[in-house]
Amino acid sequence: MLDRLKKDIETKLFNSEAFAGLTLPAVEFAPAPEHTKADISLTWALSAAKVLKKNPLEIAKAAAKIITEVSGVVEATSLAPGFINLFLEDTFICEGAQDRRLKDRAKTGENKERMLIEFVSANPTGPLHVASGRGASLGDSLVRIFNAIGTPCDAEYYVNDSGNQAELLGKSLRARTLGQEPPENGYHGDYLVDMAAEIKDKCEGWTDKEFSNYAIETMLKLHKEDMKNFNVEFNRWFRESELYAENLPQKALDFLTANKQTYEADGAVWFGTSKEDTGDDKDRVLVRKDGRPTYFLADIAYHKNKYDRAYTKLIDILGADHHGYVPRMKAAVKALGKSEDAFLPVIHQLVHLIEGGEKVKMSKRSGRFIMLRELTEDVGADVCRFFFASRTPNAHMNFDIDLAKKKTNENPVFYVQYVHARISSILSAAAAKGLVESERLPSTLAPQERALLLKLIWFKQILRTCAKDLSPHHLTAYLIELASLFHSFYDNCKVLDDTNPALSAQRLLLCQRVAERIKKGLEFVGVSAPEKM
RNA sequence: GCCCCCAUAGCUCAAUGGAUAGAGCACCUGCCUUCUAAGCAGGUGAUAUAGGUUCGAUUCCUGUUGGGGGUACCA
Repeated sequence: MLDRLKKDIETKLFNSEAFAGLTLPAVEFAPAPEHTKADISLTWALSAAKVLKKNPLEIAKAAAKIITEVSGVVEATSLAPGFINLFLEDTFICEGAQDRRLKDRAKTGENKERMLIEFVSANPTGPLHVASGRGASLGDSLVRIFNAIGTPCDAEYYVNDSGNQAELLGKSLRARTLGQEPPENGYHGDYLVDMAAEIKDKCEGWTDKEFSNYAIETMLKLHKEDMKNFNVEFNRWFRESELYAENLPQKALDFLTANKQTYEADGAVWFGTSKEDTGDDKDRVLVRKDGRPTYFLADIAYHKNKYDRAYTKLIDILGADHHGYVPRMKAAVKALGKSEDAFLPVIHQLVHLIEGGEKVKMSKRSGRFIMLRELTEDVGADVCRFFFASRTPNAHMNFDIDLAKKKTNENPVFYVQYVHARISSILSAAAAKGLVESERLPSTLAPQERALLLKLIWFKQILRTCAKDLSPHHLTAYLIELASLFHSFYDNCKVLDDTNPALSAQRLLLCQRVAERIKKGLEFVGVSAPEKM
């Protein structure tokens, strides 16, 4: 709906006598600030002024006059230094609120983009911890949002089931079954003690490999459960061992070598990542002195495989502790012949857990950390998901465990969910009275109704912003604002009024529209929309 | 040392380079005979610091201070 208005305005503006034939910036909408009392704000005149080298206020004045003629607009006003404010017709707002399509038209049809987001990808050497929750929240929300707005997008989890750490895990588990401490660099967490107890009777004569396999499969099963409980879905759990089964690391190496991207030194095979102008500070080893491939080579093979599976754009969601990995992967993608925008790494900063006013250190090796499962069980998946989604990825996040455990209703997620519960309650009350919703929204809008409906119109735009910024935090902010407007409406406007069945039916429709958006929005964040609270 | 991220209200978070910096929680004052008070109305309260660019800076650039992370032939 806003798209249509934008287009109408551009058409009228760019064909007008004042602006025809000029190269002009595109029109962008923003919600108008409170004090202006307007609905939509444009800074178009300010940016046009730069291009045209003219007085912005003069441009705004001329443009406002033209925009006032656009259908749906009651009036456009200009304001120093060059703002244009739009006042919309109530009918336009109602029509907009009724338009529930989310798919970006520009992206349907001939658009062939296929996106793959890889996230979490934690080693199956221990339980998932809280930091994985942040990546999971971020990745899952983005997948849902991209699909909703018309960009096909899949979710994938990379399982490192090969290599040193897998071996070490097997050795650690064997040691535990013998009542011994794990090897020096092994895994000391209690979970292996528990696992050892479970297999005590059947593990006699197992090889290290069998111990390793058992431990990995068991951990992987737990990871899958954790993700399910966290409302996170993956299209595929891709195993590193699948790469080796098809000899893909070797093939990737051959590909790079054929393109003269590799060299030998000190008995190892190297990739010149630092020469690629990607910011890497040194070259990286692909094949060790002893002939074994590195993790990096396998990962190059994995990314090549993703492209070979016809994905056009890859998003990797990584924790800040892996940010140093990005330059070399960018270099690799370039060496694979892909453009820069075919690989988008998203780094999310670490989650700091605070308990008793102190930071809780997390360490996978020591086994002293807070598990995602623990947190989910304590505060609920809804609260966790909403909390993680609310923060922009590249900022640190503090998670106060005491607060989360004791006073969970301090979390804004309840404020949003409550809207859905309230509306559900109204809907069932209406059903009990035999009242059916109207086909149209109220013709004359109370201020609270108007503000609420106007907010609904922005929904699609918010999703696009999330997609552009690769973060769902705009959405949670929006949902809180929408919730606030509904609660205000609820207090001022009685929905079910026996003396006015027509208005009741219209407001019933309004409630349905709000509930739909709240539910949809929460769904993108991976949060439930309860009917009762 | 070098590289990356961050600093906004008492707390947790917002703000495509725009207008008088918004919310939730906490605190203070009112509001349940009425569709759920997990709510509403009102109040208190913030851009670490010094410069620069700009018509306009919380936002971009530089310095300073403070915090987090990274710097493997580990994954």
